Amino acid sequence: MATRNDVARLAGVSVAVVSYVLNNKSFVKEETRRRVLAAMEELGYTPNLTARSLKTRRSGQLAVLANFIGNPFEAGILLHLEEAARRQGYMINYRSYDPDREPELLAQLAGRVDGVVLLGQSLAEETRASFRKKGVPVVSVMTPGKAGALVHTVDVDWAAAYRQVLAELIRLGHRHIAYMGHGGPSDPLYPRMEAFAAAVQEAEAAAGVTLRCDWLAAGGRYEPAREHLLELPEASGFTVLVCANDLTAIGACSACRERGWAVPERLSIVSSENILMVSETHPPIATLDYPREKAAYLAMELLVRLIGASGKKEESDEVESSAAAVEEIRLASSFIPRSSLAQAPQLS
Amino acid sequence: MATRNDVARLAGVSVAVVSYVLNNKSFVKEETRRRVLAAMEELGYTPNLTARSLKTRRSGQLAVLANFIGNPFEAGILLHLEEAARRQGYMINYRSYDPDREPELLAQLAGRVDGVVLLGQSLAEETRASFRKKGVPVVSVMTPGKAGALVHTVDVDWAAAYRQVLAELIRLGHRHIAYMGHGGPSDPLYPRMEAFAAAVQEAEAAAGVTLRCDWLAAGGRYEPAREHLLELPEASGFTVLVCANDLTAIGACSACRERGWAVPERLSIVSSENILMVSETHPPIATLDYPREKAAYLAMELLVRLIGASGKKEESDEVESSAAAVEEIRLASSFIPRSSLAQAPQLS
DNA sequence: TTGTATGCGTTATCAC
DNA sequence: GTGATAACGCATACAA
Repeated sequence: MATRNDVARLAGVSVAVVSYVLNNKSFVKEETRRRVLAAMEELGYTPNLTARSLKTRRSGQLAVLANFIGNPFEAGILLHLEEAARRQGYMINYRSYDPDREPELLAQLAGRVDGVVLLGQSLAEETRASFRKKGVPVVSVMTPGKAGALVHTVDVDWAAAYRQVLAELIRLGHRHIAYMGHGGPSDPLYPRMEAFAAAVQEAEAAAGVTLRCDWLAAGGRYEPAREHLLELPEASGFTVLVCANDLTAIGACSACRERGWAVPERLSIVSSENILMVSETHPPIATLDYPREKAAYLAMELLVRLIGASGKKEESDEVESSAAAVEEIRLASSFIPRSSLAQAPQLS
Repeated sequence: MATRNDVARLAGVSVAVVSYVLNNKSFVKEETRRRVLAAMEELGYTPNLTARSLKTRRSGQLAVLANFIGNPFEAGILLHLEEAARRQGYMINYRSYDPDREPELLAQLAGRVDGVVLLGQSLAEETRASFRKKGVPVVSVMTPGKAGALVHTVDVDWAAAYRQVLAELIRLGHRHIAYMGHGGPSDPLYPRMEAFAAAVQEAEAAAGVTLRCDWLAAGGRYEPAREHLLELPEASGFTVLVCANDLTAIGACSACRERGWAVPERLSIVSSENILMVSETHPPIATLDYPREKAAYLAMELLVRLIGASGKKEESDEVESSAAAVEEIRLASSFIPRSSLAQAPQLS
């Protein structure tokens, strides 16, 4: 609980000098510096960061608003976000985000965080505007769902990724595909589904085939996916199931076991993230690989850059200037074949 | 960026009144209150929490020092810790903890967090003392490893839990057991191993049998566990492998597949946490169930209580008074049988 | 019921 | 080189 005053008194200098020493000002006499450092040591002094924040208007803290950290995919990104933030000198304020409590959000973050990372979340336009007004930049890892405000985004280039997948599926003779993903337009998995739909069109044109697609709703978690597949009529004719995320795929895999649908003999399964888990299921699940570390680092780099910029101009333009265009960083994703994906069965 | 001054001016009152309204003081005249609220609304005012913290010496923030959030087990606890914290009005400052950077820790957390949760981590005695001196309580979820300082702890009663497991193993005819866990005395898995060793003694006495135990080092992650098992001589005679955590068990399971050791026909596997993943492997892994939500809530409750208490006395006794005894909350864990555990094979 | 004044621990701008 | 001193935005004892 020693304060800068105590240090100053003990060292026999003024408070200002203590600050100078702390901030490594070069003009302090060497002997004075030593006295001050000794005093700090003796008192176990550590500067109060709250007070510093108040004065400097920089907290060195960032908020991460996550969707569901129970999903190892998100946890992995959080892990790397924290690493990246730490290297840049920031601390992470982790919160699971609940749209119903979004109004509280601003109040709880106000003057406390220098920037915000959305992790699979959408922000209401109103909230986004408030952050903007307060000069708090927002970056999203994963494209926000339909209802969300437009913010800077880092995500996989899903259209390109799914083109790879579709080429492979077509090569293996699959013509009737099911895609299982989002639980609604505001779901962070919604954009993946849209990208898949677009990729289907392109793939048909490119390969000169016609594909049939069933769209199954799930919501990105294990249990809903499993139940959805259990309730499906036996006769659904798709030969491959593409899942928007890995938890969904694992749930689907489990349902197949319960129904006695052999994977991949009767039904192939393909997923989209590559968490550790999907290589340990039976059978291991073929999947796209989401470059989580890269995404996290790029997002953090962008955010820090924006924070620096927002500090510079400070109220330069109140309008949504065209210069403040929304950045979209798209990452490549590679496809990892595993035994859950095989030749399409010959259906009678 | 509106401040309390702006609100006061606009509402035609003094700054104090704005504070009164903000803090719901009942003595403010109803009409005045309305005027103030209207002014706040109009200006989009939100109180600066940094300034408030400086004044009240309460940040409303807690640090969570995690070991490895990539492990869904820890991520799950973090999830519930955040929920619990939020309900109590606290925010979570998540950091992955690196012993090498422990000296920085204090400086980075000083005057910034009201309490600390260790998630599978050990704190050096020196650091713990500093936190104590600053009145920042520390609670650990999971017992810290051997090298760690003694802090308040919430964890499963491992001895009791493993007694259940051992009774079951003995019933199934297993007499030669391998336990795979920690990567050293400071590993958060070390106490589990110790508890297992103690439970073995008790189980032998209770059942009137003699058990042989092999102790394998792994370190709690997937890959080391897998590699360790791959390097084991073929002739290791244990019939069941008990793993200190689930990632280890999954790695072991993978290694068994590679070596062609049938689970459970040739080797049974039992684990200790029950993350989603272990029910989806092939075969599903029998495991103890770690009550993560309960542990998180109890830890948070304890921490908040300690924060309240530390606010009360404030420098009451500088000595390590006997009243400040270290609390140890022990939770029951139930055993979940799955097909990775079966009768011991008859070895020739 | 409301206003004035002080201080929380910093940083930063001046003088000296 | 160093020392006063004014903010930063808020809470609160005390006065009115």
